[in-house]
Amino acid sequence: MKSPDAVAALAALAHEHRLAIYRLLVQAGPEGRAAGAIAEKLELAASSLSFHLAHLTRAGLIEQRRESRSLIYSADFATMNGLVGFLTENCCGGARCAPAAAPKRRKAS
Amino acid sequence: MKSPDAVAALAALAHEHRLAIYRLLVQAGPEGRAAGAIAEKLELAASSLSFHLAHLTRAGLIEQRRESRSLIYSADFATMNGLVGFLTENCCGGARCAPAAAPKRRKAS
DNA sequence: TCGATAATTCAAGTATCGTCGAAATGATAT
DNA sequence: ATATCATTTCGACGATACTTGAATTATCGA
Repeated sequence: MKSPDAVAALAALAHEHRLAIYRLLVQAGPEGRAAGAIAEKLELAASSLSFHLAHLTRAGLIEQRRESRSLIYSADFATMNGLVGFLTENCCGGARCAPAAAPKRRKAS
Repeated sequence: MKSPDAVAALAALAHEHRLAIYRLLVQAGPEGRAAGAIAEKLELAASSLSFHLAHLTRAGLIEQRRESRSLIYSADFATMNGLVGFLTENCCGGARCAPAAAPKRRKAS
């Protein structure tokens, strides 16, 4: 991940509603949730929700798929992994100093 | 970590210059860097840098200590760990689905 | 104490973000 | 085809963020 992508992802998450949306989708897992279901659960106006979903999508944090009339959104875990990796890259100049801050596990889903 | 704290941390990181500052401090480790050294390295106006350092400090992402005339800034790794934990909390409803997204290692520095 | 160095605070301008309702689009069922 | 449901796009307003130079505070050396 490059710096502009990281900024985009962080900015996308740096908002009360978008963070709630993202966490909801993280907890929903690959199955995801329809836009309407998210709006109801978080009590957001449809147009506002749409704005935020577009923002998260642009940042690559969530994905969209259609299922009949509904648009289903789900979290893209690879992007979050990339973001965390970028943030902790070359932590402490490479010295073994804070292992918990730089998880190296690659065993993705 | 609570949602408002996470939003504050994410917003603090969601800016080109602050992200660069934070990464620089992550790589510098506990030793940290003086404000002036950061300004020089990243070619930022002193007042702008100060604004950004205050922002990162308010969010709990970096710490400040004085060393003679200089103010030394260093990354606070615990906050980053808390943030990542918050973002991946109850991932996939608890099902074992994407282990890399939810590092559980607690062995902090 | 005085001057120099290190950094922060202040003030003002420009730009971007988030909200909402109304209108438009896309998909389905009859 | 047409009515309906799900969601997005548009337009406009108010609020917040970022930048910069100038002024201020804090520390040190002579």
